[in-house]
Amino acid sequence: MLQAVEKFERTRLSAADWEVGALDLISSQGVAAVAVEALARQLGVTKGSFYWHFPTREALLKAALERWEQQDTDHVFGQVEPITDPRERLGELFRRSGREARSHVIYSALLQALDHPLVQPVMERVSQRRMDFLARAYRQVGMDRRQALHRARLAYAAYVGFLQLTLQLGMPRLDHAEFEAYVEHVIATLIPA
Amino acid sequence: MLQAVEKFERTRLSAADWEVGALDLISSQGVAAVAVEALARQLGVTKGSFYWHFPTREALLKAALERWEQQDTDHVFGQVEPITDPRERLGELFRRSGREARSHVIYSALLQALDHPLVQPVMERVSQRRMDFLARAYRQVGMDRRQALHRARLAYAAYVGFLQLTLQLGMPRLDHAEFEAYVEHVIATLIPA
DNA sequence: GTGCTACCATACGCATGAGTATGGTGCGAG
DNA sequence: CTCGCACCATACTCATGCGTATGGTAGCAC
Repeated sequence: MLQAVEKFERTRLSAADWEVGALDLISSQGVAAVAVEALARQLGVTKGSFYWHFPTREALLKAALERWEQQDTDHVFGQVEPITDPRERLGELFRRSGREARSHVIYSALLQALDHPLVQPVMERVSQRRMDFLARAYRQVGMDRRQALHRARLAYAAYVGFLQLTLQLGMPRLDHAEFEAYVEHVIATLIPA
Repeated sequence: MLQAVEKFERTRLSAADWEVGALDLISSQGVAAVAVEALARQLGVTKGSFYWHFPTREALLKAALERWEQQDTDHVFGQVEPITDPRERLGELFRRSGREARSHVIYSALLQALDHPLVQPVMERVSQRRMDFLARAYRQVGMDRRQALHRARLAYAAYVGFLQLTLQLGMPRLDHAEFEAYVEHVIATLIPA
């Protein structure tokens, strides 16, 4: 009972609190919205606090991105990794990618900030890992090396574009049923029989 | 010989000059880089000039976006529209979309600025038009309405994601030959036989 | 209980970029 | 030829947001 930390019963803050706060801001308003005064207000303190924990805003971004990359590396793909059949594994991956789109909102927000020098390398690593995962699965399905790489590239591009079109653009606002049908169409098209 | 306007023999400017200058900046450094003082420097004048032609920065953005939307509406898709066979039309469209990626650099830059209230509606219209074009072609190939819409969505998402991964992210830097092979793979996968 | 230190507030400086005020100049109409 | 307007320069104001300087308080060590 040292820590009965409910939402607003703030005690002293730690660097980690600022990092998750930054990630919250990123997912809700994008990387550009991570301003130290705004973030301080949201945490119930002032900037005087911030500059004790971090030397600069860039340092906060760096730490927040490292935290996200860490917890993301095994989250999405770790869930479906135990599935042995590669076709079933890919299908479940595709279905999950849409089902809880909330989980991908940070990735989408970071896609919008690829011009930022701190964001770019992180996204490069994460995207590469994900595409490697796809390529391995496609190889297990029976594709040769080149085919698997191309299909992984295509599938991942479709994923990235889908996030862009739905989360960032308002796009067609397809309802639940139509969305399910779309995912099944994607599965039928991008996963060989 | 009234107009021997070489690159740097500047005479007086018109609003159109500012608009194309803004589009240049967008394609090279993104929407956020459209600052009036920077743009004025690039045009060889000062901001005093700008505020004669436009009441505000937003007005310039609005005009530049309208100009782009106008000249884009029939540029990309108008080229391949005369092709009668729908399969061939789609294939040529896909091939062109990668061949001169320079043409799509503005679209990609605008994708990075979907949070901007002026950019969002423009991109919504342009993207919708393009997806409609795809859906019509897929219908002519023999797909039913739902299938065609889903496939159009998928193909366009792949296009958007591809732009994001190559132009914004540094992604795999595939050389010319490998890129051609990728496009052919996409054609084989997304265009039914 | 006293003092040190971790955490935070207050009040600055300073750079950037939008927008304003005002005065100057070249060019076409008359 | 001259005059007015279209176009532009100069010199400000003002808001935002990063970073700094410095002083205050709460809680644990001893």
